[in-house]
Amino acid sequence: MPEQNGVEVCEFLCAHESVVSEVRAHMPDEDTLFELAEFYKVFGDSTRIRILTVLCRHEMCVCDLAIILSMNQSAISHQLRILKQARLISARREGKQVFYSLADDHVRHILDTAIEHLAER
Amino acid sequence: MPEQNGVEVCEFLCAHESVVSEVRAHMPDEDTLFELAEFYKVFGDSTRIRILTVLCRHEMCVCDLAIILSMNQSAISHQLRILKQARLISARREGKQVFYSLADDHVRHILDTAIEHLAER
DNA sequence: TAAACATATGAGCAATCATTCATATGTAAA
DNA sequence: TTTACATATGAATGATTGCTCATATGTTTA
Repeated sequence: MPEQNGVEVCEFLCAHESVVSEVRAHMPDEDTLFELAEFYKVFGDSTRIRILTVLCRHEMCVCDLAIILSMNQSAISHQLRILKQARLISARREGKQVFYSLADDHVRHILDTAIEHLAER
Repeated sequence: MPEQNGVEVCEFLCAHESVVSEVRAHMPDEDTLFELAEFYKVFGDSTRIRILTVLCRHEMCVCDLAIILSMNQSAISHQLRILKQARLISARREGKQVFYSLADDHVRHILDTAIEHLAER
């Protein structure tokens, strides 16, 4: 590109103006796309994926999750907080323990969709 | 937890052994879960999400993408490489320009699923 | 009420990553 | 075969993030 600072130069040289303006007109708003990325970011960590996979099968207390994933309790708790803030899981206290489970079946579906996609490659 | 280094202590105190072993027996292998997380990681960035959203609508050369997203060419190229390595997009050269497009409709479906989920909250 | 247990959380650190800058590669026109 | 254009890429950098450690909070039992 002739100039790095500023896209104007390129705009007049190679832009396909009709396509650009057509696409621009139909772009979802920035906030939606940002949220979407944030949403995926939560799935983009193998510890969290493993937690979700476990919870797909059974509700689970923090301690059991730590055992199953061979990680310490603190690390698990931190990740559970992120998953909970993203409303992917919910918590239920029973005495000293807190049991976590999937927030809804939608999460299961989202995971299944991706697994399917990977399998097809 | 009485001890942070080593999960053994907790295992004998609070583990729900039958659930733990049942879940352990059905866990997908580590590699699959790692791949799954890596796959989501690609979607977990708003620049890449914006690129995919544009390509959902129309194939596009690098320069036009830079204009639409108001980013410089280099940044776009770097992200395109990541999307291509993840096989989410494919490239087609036409003279000096390279046109990128969605690799397949599965990508569209994956994005739609997440958008739906976010809308339902 | 004190002690033990289960979980949550703040601070610090190491690793990862998105962007920028400079420059290389590939293609077409002069 | 220069020159200009379009894209790709390596290195550097600032920001983000996952984990650890220490400790706080919440709950039950003695």
